[in-house]
Amino acid sequence: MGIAERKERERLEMRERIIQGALQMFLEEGYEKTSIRNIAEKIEYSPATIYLYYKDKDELLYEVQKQCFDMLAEIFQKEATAHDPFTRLEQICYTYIKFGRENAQLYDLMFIIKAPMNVVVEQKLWTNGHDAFGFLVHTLRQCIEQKQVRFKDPITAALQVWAMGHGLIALDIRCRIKVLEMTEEQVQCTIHDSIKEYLELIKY
Amino acid sequence: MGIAERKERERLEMRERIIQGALQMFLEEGYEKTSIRNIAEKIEYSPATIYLYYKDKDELLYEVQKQCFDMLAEIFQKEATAHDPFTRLEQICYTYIKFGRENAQLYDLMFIIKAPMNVVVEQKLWTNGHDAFGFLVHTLRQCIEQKQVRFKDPITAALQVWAMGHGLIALDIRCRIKVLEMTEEQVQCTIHDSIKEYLELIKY
DNA sequence: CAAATTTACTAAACACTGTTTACAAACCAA
DNA sequence: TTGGTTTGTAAACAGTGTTTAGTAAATTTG
Repeated sequence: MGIAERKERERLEMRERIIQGALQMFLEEGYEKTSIRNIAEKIEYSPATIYLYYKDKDELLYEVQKQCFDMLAEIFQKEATAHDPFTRLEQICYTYIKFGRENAQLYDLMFIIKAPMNVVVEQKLWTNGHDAFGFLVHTLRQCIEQKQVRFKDPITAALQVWAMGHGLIALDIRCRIKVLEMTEEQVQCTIHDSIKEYLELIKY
Repeated sequence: MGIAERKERERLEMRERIIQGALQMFLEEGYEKTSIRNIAEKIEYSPATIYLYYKDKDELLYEVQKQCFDMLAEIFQKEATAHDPFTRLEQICYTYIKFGRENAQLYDLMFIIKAPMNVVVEQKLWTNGHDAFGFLVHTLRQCIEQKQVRFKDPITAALQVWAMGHGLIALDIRCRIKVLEMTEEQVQCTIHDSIKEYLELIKY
């Protein structure tokens, strides 16, 4: 009875098609213009069809977010390869900043907008960001073991490093950095310097 | 001819009434449920009337944001009074974190959502955040002069401190901190520890 | 004071949004 | 082939920001 398998396969293909349409909309127009109707039009189906495959928009965005985190994990794996833990930490930070600035729309979905987190309630936990954060924690644990950083607890350390990176990117993406009254290049430079200075600060 | 003056006064009163209605909606329901229609209903006017006093929603939100920044500045003035610059820096940080966690909806409008920044384009600069940021820069300049912190440039320093604080609050408000798999109290504690540890880090 | 004009306001519409419902067509099993 | 399930959609509902046309009150003018 191969029909059930084929149907299941077709179902997954459709889910994938919807995700890719949504991802494309996000990349091209940003999250504000990514409506169910736009996604439906992009994949040449009616809006109602999307609701046969996803409970609501939040659930769809959650899956798109998962896709984005897979991309980030892949980039980390490619860019943060140093054997020395602290060097790897530096690679992680700069890669993160670069990813955020080059993929502002995706960064929005991953770390700023509330929507995809609505599916994560009560007991259910957020697994999308797990791998990337785990990689950071692991690297910081090695840094601590080898006494390369002024931290004691790898989790607290990871949160602090992450918050610093996210803070800089988020303030930039959401234009609050305009308070500095700088040109685009100056801002980019200042953000880079801030991370660099911070890494110097935590180094033993 | 006092009529013109009275009309101008009435106009300002109406603008104020709209802002207060919007602010109330923000405080009670958050920005997602703050629609022009809701604000209009709250102040007992038709939605169209709001457009006689504000060009669009972004312009209104910008004014509400200004009000929020005035509130923050007032709180800073009340809470960060220490004569010693570094102590004052600590007060600023803890006050900022406290404000963010206690007024998540306002924090959203001030630092996270894009809308109010749309009115700030090209030449026009963002004055809402000027005072609060200036206060931080001023404090850090004094810290640097008295060699209390491991920073050279007060602007870069201010950006870094701000980014750290904002990063922690933003990740919390937008639920990304769920990756830590902690209880609400643990999160609150970890955020506080992170700031504390960071302040230790930058102290000479 | 009465007429003309300007001002202040709103009902209704437009073009969107996420989502649901009722229905049609395709597919599969008997 | 009949009957039932699956798959997809048009249309509607309730909401959004915003604009337009029109009304009623306030003000100025003759």
